[in-house]
Amino acid sequence: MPELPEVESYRRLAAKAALGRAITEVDAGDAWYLKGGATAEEVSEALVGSKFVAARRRGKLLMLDTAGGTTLGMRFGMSGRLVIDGSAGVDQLLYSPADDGSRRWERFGVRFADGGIMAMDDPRRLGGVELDPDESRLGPDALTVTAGQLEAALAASATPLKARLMDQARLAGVGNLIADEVLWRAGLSPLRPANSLSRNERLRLQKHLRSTIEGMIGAGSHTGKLMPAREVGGVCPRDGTPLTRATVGGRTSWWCPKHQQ
DNA sequence: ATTGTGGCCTGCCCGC
DNA sequence: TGCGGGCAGGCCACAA
Repeated sequence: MPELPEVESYRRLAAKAALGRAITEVDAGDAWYLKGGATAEEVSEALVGSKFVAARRRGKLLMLDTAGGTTLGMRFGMSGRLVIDGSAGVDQLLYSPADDGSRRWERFGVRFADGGIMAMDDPRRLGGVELDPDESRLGPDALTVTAGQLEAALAASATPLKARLMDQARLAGVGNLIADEVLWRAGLSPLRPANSLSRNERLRLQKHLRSTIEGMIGAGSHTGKLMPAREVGGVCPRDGTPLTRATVGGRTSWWCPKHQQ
């Protein structure tokens, strides 16, 4: 998915354009896209005749609360977008086909009484929707995590720091690109044991988490300073050192072997 | 329980 | 021009 910044853009779009509108129809024809055992009938029953009253986000999970009490949970996988009345929450997603204006990647949709539509586009179909998602499975949101919460998330585990940061149950919202960017800015190796950080290093990490994600909201997760160098032959934008590429936490990772210790 | 791995699904890009 | 391989911002089931 899009990472946290994109989902925050979707949340803002939904808050502005989806709340208070009477829902008349649900298009959940793609059964694969329904998660948590929900059926198209159950989703229709929960939404039709109701309306959304709040748009919330925790990590990369978008939640739309209905007047009836049921919450619609939306996950965007790696290529999902939210579109309301033809207006997308973000312009373009990396690693996703360009928007050609067609609706062939529409996996889920809600029609409003005024004729408008809220839809999820997801070419790769790795996202999904579910009813009443279990928020307790997610750690504190990466944008607003406190120093104490970050300490708890990293404590008592020698697993690589990057893997821990991307563990949604410990800290919600950090994906592969943001993890690399934040560690690069904080000067920390992704391989560092999570529980080996000093207090100062943790505070540095927390500061960069917030500032990096804040700066990416509206701009996109692909706008980091490290991003252009994440390629074969790429060098550190800070000191010119050839970047190291390796799999950490199951994901392709790039970092500067010189200033990230 | 925690941690790492494979796989899911689809489309694009590169090299032959 | 066609084709195979590799890759992709995520997540879940599974095994050790």
